[in-house]
Amino acid sequence: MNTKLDSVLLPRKKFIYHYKNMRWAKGRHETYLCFVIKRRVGPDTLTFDFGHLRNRNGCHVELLFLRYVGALCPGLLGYGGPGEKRLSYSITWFCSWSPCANCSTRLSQFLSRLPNLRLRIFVSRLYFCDMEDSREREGLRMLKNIGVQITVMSYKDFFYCWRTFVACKQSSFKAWGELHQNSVRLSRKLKRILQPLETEDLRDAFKLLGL
DNA sequence: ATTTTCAAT
Repeated sequence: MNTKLDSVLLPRKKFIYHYKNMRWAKGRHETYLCFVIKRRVGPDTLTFDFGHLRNRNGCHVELLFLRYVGALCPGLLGYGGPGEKRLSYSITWFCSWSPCANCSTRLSQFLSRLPNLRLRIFVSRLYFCDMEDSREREGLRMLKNIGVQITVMSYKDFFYCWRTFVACKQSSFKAWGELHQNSVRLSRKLKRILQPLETEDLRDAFKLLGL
């Protein structure tokens, strides 16, 4: 009956396949972004909208989201009128991959012009973050520096997504075997990535000294 | 031990 709501929700299999935080996520040529948008009115926040997107036509899902964000958040961008009061929003998104270097840059540029928008990013897996000097790592630090909270998804986040974005029809979320281990491992990795560079240098120095 | 990554064919 309610086909609109059905189309807003993600099929179970699709969610599991794309959000599984396994070490070797083979063949996933799509990235999903589940979002919750809240309006901030004084100290209160009101849930305003939610849904999901995936990358299309060579456009990364984060940039696709930026394309829609004005329509999703009325009054966020404003029309540049004198003394115009822009509305404040908080967006939380859950992405199957962390953003690539280019998306991080574009997001940072976008957000630095919008102090009335807060963004929290949860990620299932880290995208191209293996090399110490990868541009993706740099991009994540850039986002952190402009105030974006980036967190690796843990059980409670998958659980929340399952309840919120998945057509789960009463079926409860069943964690895959390695969920917790993988989440802890990726979380440590992200923590190391987001540490200020000085600390990283210090670590390298210790390594050189064999300590 | 090694494996993959918002395709391209």
